[in-house]
Amino acid sequence: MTRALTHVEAVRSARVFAALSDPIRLRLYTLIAASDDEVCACSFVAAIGRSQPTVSHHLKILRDSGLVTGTKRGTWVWYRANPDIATEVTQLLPARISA
Amino acid sequence: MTRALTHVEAVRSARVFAALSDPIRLRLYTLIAASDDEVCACSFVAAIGRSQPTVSHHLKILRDSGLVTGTKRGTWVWYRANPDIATEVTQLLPARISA
DNA sequence: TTGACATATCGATGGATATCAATATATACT
DNA sequence: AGTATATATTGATATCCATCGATATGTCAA
Repeated sequence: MTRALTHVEAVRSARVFAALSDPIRLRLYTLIAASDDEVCACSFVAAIGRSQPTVSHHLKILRDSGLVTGTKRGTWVWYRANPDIATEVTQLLPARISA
Repeated sequence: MTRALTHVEAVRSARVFAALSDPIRLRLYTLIAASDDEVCACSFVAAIGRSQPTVSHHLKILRDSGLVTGTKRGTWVWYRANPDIATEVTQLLPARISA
């Protein structure tokens, strides 16, 4: 059930939608979320086709939104999706037709 | 089930998330979607607290994304949410925990 | 036709953002 | 120490975007 949001609520949730509002970030996010496991950041530049600083910039925005977390282990950073944040904003939208 | 998107898919879906990425638009959208019926645009300026051109600008972005439709009847325009578009992008995100 | 009102469009402006080259930082290996 | 690799940060630039005043368009009523 969708309900109208206060401005404070809207500012918070809009940040999550903003993280998903760029095609590069949406590809990064779905790439990470499609795996139930961790994904190595080292694969993203080749997979996405943008420079390393650009990919790093987008990953930071995804991290700041809470949609993903990154864990550094040795040289590499491993990314994992946080479904709670996605669920949070999904519930603001009209419910999908029940399967 | 989330899956990685192609760039073309990502560009299309990112546009919908971009429509939801501004607090004013998110409030407008949830205001419209919270009603199962039509909502008169004439109420938005007072409800949202932005100038009439600004509200009109945001409504255009919501219309262009497909999230809402507007129907002019006489002097007023009546808005209605289109849940299909919301469902479409919701399904790109990790599934919410089943109730 | 004139006036009042609802909505859209135009034009300008300040601020945010996507991008990359260059550089910094951190880790691993020899 | 020295080299190589992964990731982050900095700095610069071009583009996009939110906002509002002014104006246009369309509708209704008198």
